[in-house]
Amino acid sequence: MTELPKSYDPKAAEPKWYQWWCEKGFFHAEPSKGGKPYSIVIPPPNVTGILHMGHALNESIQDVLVRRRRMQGFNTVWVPGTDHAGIATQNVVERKLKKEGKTRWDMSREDFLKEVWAWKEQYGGTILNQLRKLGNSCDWDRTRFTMDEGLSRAVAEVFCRLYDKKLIYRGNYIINWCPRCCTALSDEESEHEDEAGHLWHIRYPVKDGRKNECVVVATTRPETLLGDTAVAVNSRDERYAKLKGKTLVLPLVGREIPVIEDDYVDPQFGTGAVKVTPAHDPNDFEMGRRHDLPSINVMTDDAKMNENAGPYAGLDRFACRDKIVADLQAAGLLVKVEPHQHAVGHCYRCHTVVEPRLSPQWFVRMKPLARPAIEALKEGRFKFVPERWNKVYLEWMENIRDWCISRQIWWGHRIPVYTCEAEGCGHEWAARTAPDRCPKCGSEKFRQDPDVLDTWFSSWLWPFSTLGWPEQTESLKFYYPTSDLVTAPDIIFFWVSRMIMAGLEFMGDVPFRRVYLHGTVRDNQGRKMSKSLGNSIDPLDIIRDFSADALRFSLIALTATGQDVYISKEKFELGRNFGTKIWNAARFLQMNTPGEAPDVRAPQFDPALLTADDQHIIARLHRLIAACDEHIERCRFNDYAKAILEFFWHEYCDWYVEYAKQPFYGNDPARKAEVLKVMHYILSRALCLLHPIMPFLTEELWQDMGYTQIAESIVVAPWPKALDEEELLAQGISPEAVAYVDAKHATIGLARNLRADYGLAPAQTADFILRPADAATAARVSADRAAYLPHLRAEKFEVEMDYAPAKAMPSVITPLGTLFMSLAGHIDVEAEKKRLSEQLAKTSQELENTSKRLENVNFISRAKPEVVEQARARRKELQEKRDKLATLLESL
RNA sequence: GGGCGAUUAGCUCAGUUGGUUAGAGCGCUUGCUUGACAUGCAAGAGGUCACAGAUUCGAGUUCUGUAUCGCCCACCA
Repeated sequence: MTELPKSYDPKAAEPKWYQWWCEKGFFHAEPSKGGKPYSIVIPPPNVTGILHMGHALNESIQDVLVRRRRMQGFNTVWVPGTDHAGIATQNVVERKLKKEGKTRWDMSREDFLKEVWAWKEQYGGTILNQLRKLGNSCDWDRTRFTMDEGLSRAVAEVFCRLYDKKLIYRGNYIINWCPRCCTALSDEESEHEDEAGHLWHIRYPVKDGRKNECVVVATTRPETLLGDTAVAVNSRDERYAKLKGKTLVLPLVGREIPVIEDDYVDPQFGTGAVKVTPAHDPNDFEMGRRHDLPSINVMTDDAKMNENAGPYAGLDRFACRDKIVADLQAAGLLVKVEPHQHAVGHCYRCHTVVEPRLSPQWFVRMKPLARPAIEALKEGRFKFVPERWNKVYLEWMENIRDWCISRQIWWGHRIPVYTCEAEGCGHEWAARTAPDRCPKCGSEKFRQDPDVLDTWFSSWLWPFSTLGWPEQTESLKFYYPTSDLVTAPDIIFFWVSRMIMAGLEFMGDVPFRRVYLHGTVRDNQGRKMSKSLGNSIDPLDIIRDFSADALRFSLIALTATGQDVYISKEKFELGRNFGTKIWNAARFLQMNTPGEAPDVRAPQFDPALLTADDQHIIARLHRLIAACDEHIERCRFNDYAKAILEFFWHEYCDWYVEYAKQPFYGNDPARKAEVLKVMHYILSRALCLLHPIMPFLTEELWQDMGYTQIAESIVVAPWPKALDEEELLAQGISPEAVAYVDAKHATIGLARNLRADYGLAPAQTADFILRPADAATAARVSADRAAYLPHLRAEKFEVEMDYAPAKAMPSVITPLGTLFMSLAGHIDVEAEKKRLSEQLAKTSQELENTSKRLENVNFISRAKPEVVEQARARRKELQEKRDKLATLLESL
């Protein structure tokens, strides 16, 4: 056993143990080692990411699950990696280029990609190194990246399979377009926010109509008027019956457009007449198809007005909006402007207002993929924790829309579709590897689609692509489906749902058996932690100022299942203080252990030497083990953390360690040896239970305390097994003894209350006499008398079956019987009598005054109610004080 | 517009199938350099469990409604 320094130094211990664990290969898993598999794939952080509290919580939970399973002997793997984060990463590199005065358009696609790869090589590992600081037991040998060779092969394979099954198609549809990133986005990538906008009412004159004959339409985006190709009304709307078949003249433009009838139009909203812009609105697009209308795109890629906008060409969309409104006003065509709340889509990467826009893109047909994913949940093939996410998942799945997967950026997996450019061929095909000729005509003249795939198109394959798919590797066979997925609910649509669909489609089974969705980490005002708000707490700062263990423990202890967690820096004191407590408890034990630690592998206790207190703490340990198992199984990680704290601090330290001081400082070597055996047993097992949350501190103590006799490292130590009552009894641990100690602790607590009630200073000794409830208790307590003395701060503690006090004595009824307190023999009785008498007289006088005041009708009626209330409280207080003083005086 | 979550001590939150006296941490009050630990020990104050009904012998817990806050989803221009 190593002598422990006065305080623990996490800064030295954490890197040391982490490096050692990695060198020893404890985190590396191979199917060939056999056993039952337990697997988790990490939600891959973006390569652009830096560690934040959300990661810290997410990773800590996964590490708890993984470390416990490993200790339980499962063949455990935790696959780490990063996501190439298409748009996000491209943006980062483009910003870097901008600082150098360049844009990607100044260079070739190849050169730009070289820049991105160079950036990735330099910074892409940052987040993974930060994860190591948390103590995560990932199998780093298996680290993957969504753009590495194997995963790219998986992407191409999946694309081709879906393409060949006609589940991927290209089409011209309205998509969400980010004019800043210059790319299409999926519906999920467009974040809707309510904004205060306007509803402009615009007059559309009727062609060849009477003077001023017109239709008034309402719109929130007047600039799209330039692309209008009709005005629609509801066929049942009487007001517009006479407009049937008429033609309108588009304001400012002069183009002639028809009036159409479509039941999509709600007569109740706006004016009941809708301008139809098929190229810039999804509903209008649908109407356009129904009525065979032309689509006129009036904007460029970066949301400026294009040549179709006539005189407005070149203007930014919002500048154009202003100008159109002004021009309409000048022409007398603007009827009115109403304020209007409506949801506006924003790019999830750069927050620019998304423009709905007609554009040729690639899509995945989702309905056929969703059906099995719905069934899988209903059949219980996987489950969500907490269960309430079932509904969210099903709602989305049942209303799923096709997934726009093409992005007009360069960083990502390029769409593996080729088009033959040979004269008269034009064949289009998808290929897993770069082709050298057209499979139809043999021409070598062909081109690849310029777009890349949505970054989530590689993420949705993560649980099997990281295990080697499309190769049928041993790892894939052994570890798939994975056991648990731990993530935050904000990517349930982006990622979780799609992984389930992909798993079922390509592997024929769900990707994981259970999804635990934890809460969001917020600041103490309930705001999401974000860089821009400046309210984030950097986990690395917490690790520096406290420790990784303190960070992990605090986060887990404070997060109830699936609830959001509110964090401020002080909260991490919880974990730090607990760590210190554990350190000191171990140090105390080490200081009192002569030589090496006793055999803790499978200690056999001597029933003859085992006291009730020994039995009690061992029984409690086993209750704790059972509780830990139950809490972890049910994802109640906060209860798990708090159960250990409660046991270790308040049962082991507050009671058992205090109790152990008697044998330690006494002179019964057999007793001392037995207590040491118990304490090392308890500590070694408690460290195991705590290890998944506080890996570093527990390893440090495991080594220093010499528990390596059990296992080389606590990482691979066996997880304790809870013994039931019968098994405990076989070890000499009886429920009666345990119940007795509970009663003893309650009794000591009540005795302390008694001391405090009568104002005894801690240094003030007193005698206690117990009149036990029955003979059995009498025998038990008599044998144990000495153990009570330090807790009671007493010199004498007597047990008397028929104790009848000669005079009134302070007493309390306890689970063991009635407990009397006596000061006789501990104080100068005469002096104390005098002092108490004086105090009693003073108190009685004040009580009398207060009582009189309260009997005074004037006082009651005229004083403020709170003053009267105060007086009543004071009277009660004085009555109690007087009674106590009287009892104490009488007892002397 | 639809859905979900929250509302319990000064603050932040637990409270697992309904069951004596509703818990914890922090903060606060009082007292302690008690031979591991002041990052500690002992004692204490503090709650009409958001509101209104209903079910029940019994409700913080179940049901209905209301209010406030937060989140998610949504193609009414």
